[in-house]
Formats: sequence, structure tokens, C-alpha cells
Amino acid sequence: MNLSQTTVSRALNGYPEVSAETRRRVAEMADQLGYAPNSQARRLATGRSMAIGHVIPRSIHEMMNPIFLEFIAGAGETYSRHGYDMMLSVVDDAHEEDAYRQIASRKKADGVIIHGPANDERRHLLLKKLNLPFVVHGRIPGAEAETSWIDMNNRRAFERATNLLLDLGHTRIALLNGLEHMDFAHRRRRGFEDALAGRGLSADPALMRSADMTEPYGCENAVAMLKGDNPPTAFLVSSMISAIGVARGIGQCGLKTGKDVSIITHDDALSFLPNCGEVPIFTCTRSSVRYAGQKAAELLLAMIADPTAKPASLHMDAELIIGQSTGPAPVRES
Amino acid sequence: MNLSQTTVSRALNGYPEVSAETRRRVAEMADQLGYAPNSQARRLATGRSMAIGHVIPRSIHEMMNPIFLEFIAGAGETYSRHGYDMMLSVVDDAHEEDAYRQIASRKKADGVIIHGPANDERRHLLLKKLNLPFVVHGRIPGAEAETSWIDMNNRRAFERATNLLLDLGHTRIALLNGLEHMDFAHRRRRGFEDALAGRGLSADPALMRSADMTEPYGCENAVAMLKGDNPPTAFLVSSMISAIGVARGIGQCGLKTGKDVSIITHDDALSFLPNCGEVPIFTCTRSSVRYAGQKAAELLLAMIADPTAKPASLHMDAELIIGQSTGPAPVRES
DNA sequence: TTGGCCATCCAAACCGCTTTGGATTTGGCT
DNA sequence: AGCCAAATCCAAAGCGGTTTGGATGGCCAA
Repeated sequence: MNLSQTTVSRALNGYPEVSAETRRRVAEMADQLGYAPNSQARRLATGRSMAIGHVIPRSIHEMMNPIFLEFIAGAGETYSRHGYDMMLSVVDDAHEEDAYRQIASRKKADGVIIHGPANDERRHLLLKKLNLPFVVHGRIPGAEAETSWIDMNNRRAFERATNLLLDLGHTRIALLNGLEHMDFAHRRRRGFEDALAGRGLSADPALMRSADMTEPYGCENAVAMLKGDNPPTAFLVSSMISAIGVARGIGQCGLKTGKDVSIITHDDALSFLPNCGEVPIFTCTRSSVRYAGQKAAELLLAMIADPTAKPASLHMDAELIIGQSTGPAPVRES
Repeated sequence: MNLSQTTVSRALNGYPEVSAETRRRVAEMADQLGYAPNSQARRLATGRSMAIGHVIPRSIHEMMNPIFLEFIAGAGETYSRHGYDMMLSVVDDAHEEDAYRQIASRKKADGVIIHGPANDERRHLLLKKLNLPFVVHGRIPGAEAETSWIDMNNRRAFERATNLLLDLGHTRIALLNGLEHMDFAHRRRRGFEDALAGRGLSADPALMRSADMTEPYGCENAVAMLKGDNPPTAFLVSSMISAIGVARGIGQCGLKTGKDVSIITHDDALSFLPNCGEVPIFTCTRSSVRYAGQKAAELLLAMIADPTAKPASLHMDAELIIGQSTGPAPVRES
């Protein structure tokens, strides 16, 4: 070959100051020798780490669940398409801040994604101080205008779902929500309450729950409510997994889902929990979290490419899809 | 301060050639200035990338499921405890090999974990050629002795589960397995068949399925089999998610799980699908995949620390836990 | 006092790339 | 032929650490 390091670098990185012929030869050689530039060296030289960080607290709750993985998968596709790496840090809850600080001070990533914002979110303040670009999956209450985020319209989705149930004649509607200190759950609850209020009804606290969205959570609460007096005729559930539990609970009570008791669930379109077919099992509000991951990544990469740009966000509406789990409210026996 | 770069480096990295007093001052200053060594530079200088790679094909199948996330979470804990980063690459199935090659040639990671080995696995050959340390989550048929791996005893778990059902009087047992081109599913099937053979029975192909372990997969096949002639009285299922589907299917047929029809499922101890309590919902073979992740990471880090060491592996037995979903075979009506 | 030996600390080389600022060659035009 | 701009290519200076091979100074035995 006999070419300088400079030329090889330029050839490989697509700079124009190199003839097509030379570029071809370099590429060929590199290919033949299995050469690829050492990424640490390149990162050091360019000052960009070409990686996006995701900090996930170890605690077993909402976060550490399949929804998160699906999001990650979506984001990961976008990253690799743009030559970025994805860095996951699993940390003790107590060390979450440290993790962000380290990413910033050691330059481990060019940006991060904030997962699962809470009502009293603070991470964005730290990241701003650290000057680390970020995108929020969800929204930070009170910081919507000054941050980039991607979120579905949780309030509206649950408002529409509730309205559908009301239209079907249901008035005793239970809400099995996620943890309401999380922003998304908080909004969903508001949508639920708004819809009820729109019909002059008000939510019955006895029919509302807020917890980690496991399967047993759905089942146990469904059974408890159905066996109580003045039971609900419909359930609005925050996740497919819990909805499956609710369906099980309904079955345990000797009732039929979609006939005696209706269910609407939010469906994140998880690959292992398909809820499709001509008539899906569950009536649902659906929004692909994988797609959200892709878009969040795009937003973040754009921010990194142009740090002067204004914050950009994406607000998506969930589809309301009719499945087998809803029907008219049963006529009151009395 | 007025200390040389050398001294600072040594102080921070715990070398002995620096006085306690100086070390203290350096640490204090670093802390105060929020200084931490740039990781790219350090990596370049040391030649170690201090990261472990996980390549996950984008395809939506077994892999891209919650089990994977739980494993990742376990591994991630170990990594961060040892100062390693976790690098995830989500790639097109067709580019999986490329991803490994890149990791090796660009020195993106010091080692990788192979997920979901198949019956005709080849990745380990590539990695050996690339001289990239790796640990297999699962086992590679025919390469058990020459690779490091961590796996549960799939065959034995399913053999024991089958024997339990046989002891309860079940003879028509259905197997809803994962994709049998995957090693783990293959072994589970063997366990099932071995147990039957041990009693002079043989598996009925009409009662065996192999597919992605979704919820509907469980439900649909349960219904189909139960409505067919000569229906099974018990189901052996490869995942909790499908087992939930099976339970739903049983309900749809107007039957009672644990009474009319028994279920034993494998339980990976996923956080969002707890199957515990005094008497768990499902009788199961249980093995924590999160723990497997921790151990796999430890194995890999040890390999990296001492490249001359012989391959080490960990073979874990699953617990067989009695829950509510099993009971004696119903007496045959005839 | 003097030499020797630690305990400390430091200057400089190096890790493998990108990028800057020239140097050299080529080719078109007058 | 002579000149200039464009096209190529290259040497060397970083990037921010770690590591090597001494220097320096203090302390103790001879």
C-alpha cells in the first residue's frame, strides 16, 4: 500500500480529499486484513463517545419490566443504524445519580434517555447541570417545554377508554392503575376521572388501585372487587399483564369476560403478548413502545448532532381498538 | 496541588508508590472538581475496553422477551460492581456475525455473552477465531467441554415435572414447548420423553407443540387439544406466559385448572410474573434467570482476568415447586 | 560524614486514531 | 512554456490517560 495514516483515515471516513481509486484500494485492504479503527482511539481523538447511556435502577418495579426491554430494542435499532452504541448501566437505586455523573465526567456517553419519569422528577435538573443531552420517555410535569420527550397521550387514551365503557352503559368502572407516583399513571388516572366527571359521575375510591402491574395484582383485585358489594361491571387496566390477571379473576368468580364484566387495557404492543387477530382478545388502547424507542433515539441523536436546536417532542395518540373483552353493561338484577 | 499527572493517576488507581497523605489530597481534589478519568483515554492506554457486549438480533422471537431482560439485569449488576460497562447491540439477524466481528476488530468489548444457543450453533466458532472471550447462556451441543457456559438442567427439570404428573395419574400429557431448534427446548423435550419412556409410555405427537412462547400460543393450543378427542389431562409448558394462556384456554373450555386439568410450567422467576405465595398459582420448575445473569457475568469477568484458565461452567438444577395448578388425574368417565 | 536504600514523585513515551497545515503533483489555461 | 488552482497525499500535533525508567530527598548504618 504505502499510504500514510492520514490518507487511510480519510479514505475510511469518507472525506473528499482522497481519490476514488485510493479509497477503493484502502477499503479493499482493510476488508482483507479485517481492519477497523479501534473505537477507543477514535473516540478519544474525536471527543465523542458515540454511545447513548441508559441508566436503569436495579429495583424491581415498573421499570424492570418487559416494556422497558421493548423500548430498548426500538432504540437499539436506531442507534446501530447511526453507528452509535448502547450502554446500559444497572445500578442500585441509591447510586442512580452517581451513574449519571460518571457518564458525564468520564464521557461514557454523548447523551442519555430518562426512563419512567415520576411526578416529582429531578433527574433532568441534574442532567442539565451536567450538560448531558437527554430525551425523556414520558413527560416531566412542569418541564414539558424545556425538555425533549416522547410520550403517548395517556390522559386522552384513558379518557376515551372510559367514555367507551360509559357509552356501553357501564357506570361502576374499576381502575387498576400503575404506581401513581409515576407520571404516566397519574395522567391515566386523570383521564379516567375526567371522563367520569364529563358524565356527572365521580370515581369511587373503592374501585381504584395503584401498584406494580403484575399478573396477580390484576387477579387479586378483580376478585376482591367482584366479591365485594356493589361490584364493578368493567375494569380499566394499565397493562396487558395485569389485564390477564383480571381476566383470570373474573373467571374465578364464575363470570365471563366481555359479557358479565368488561375489560379495557392499555396495550404496549409487546411482542410476546400479541393482542391482535381480527378481533383481539382485549379491547385496548394501543401504542407501540418499541416505536417510541426508535423515535426517542432519533430525537436524541438529532439533539447531539445539533446542540443548538430547540427541544423537540413527540406526542402520540393511542389507538382505541375494540376486542372481545368489552360488551354492554349487564342489566341490573334487582 | 502541583502534582504530576503520573502521581494523580497512581493515586486514583491505588498504586502503592504514593503516600497516603498525597493520595488523600488527590482524592479530595478530584472529588471537589468532579474529576474522573476520561474512560476513552484510559481504555486506549490500557488496551482494555472494560465493557461486555451483548448482541441481540432484532428478530421478534424467544430472545427478545422478558427473560432476556431479566438476564441482562442480573449481568448488569455484576458488571457495574466490577467497573465494567454493558454494551447492547440490536442488529438485523443477517448482521449478527458482523456485530461480533466489529466488537473484536474495533475492540468494543473485552468479551461477550452468547444468548439462546441453537442446536446448530456456530457463533462460538466465530468467537474463538476472533479470540474474543465469551460465556454461553445455555449450552452448545457438542461443545460443552470447550466452552464456558451457565445453564439449568433443562432435561432433568422436565423429566421431574413429567414424573410428578405421571405420579398423579396423568397419562395424557401435552407438551407446549419453546422452539425446538433452540437447545434448551430440545433438552426439555428429551426430559419429557425420557420420563414417559421410563414408564413404558411414549409421547403422542398430537399433544406436542413447539413455537414462540406467547400467551395466545398457550391458549389456542390448549383449547384445540381439549376439544379434540382423547384430550390431555395435563399440560407441561415451557414458560409462565404460555401457561397463563393455557389456563385461560382451560377456563374457556369450562374446565378448572388444577382439578380437571393440571399444568406445570417452567418459571424463570420474572419479577413481573411472580408465582409465589404460600401456594403459588402454578406448579412449576423454577430457576432464576436473573441469578444466571449474575453468574454468567462473573464467569466471563474471571475469564477475562485470567485468559489462561480452563473453561468453567455452572449447571444448575431447577426447583420443582408445587402450586395450585396440579392435582390427581380425573377419573376417566366411560 | 558518607554511601546506600527506600519512599515519593516526575518527565516522557506510548496507546491508535483524527485533524491541521503544508508539500507535492497534476492539469487546464493563457 | 509558464503559472495557478485543484487534487492528493503526508508529517506531526493533539486527544487524555497509563506506564516506564529514572530523579530527588530523607533516613539510617558504617
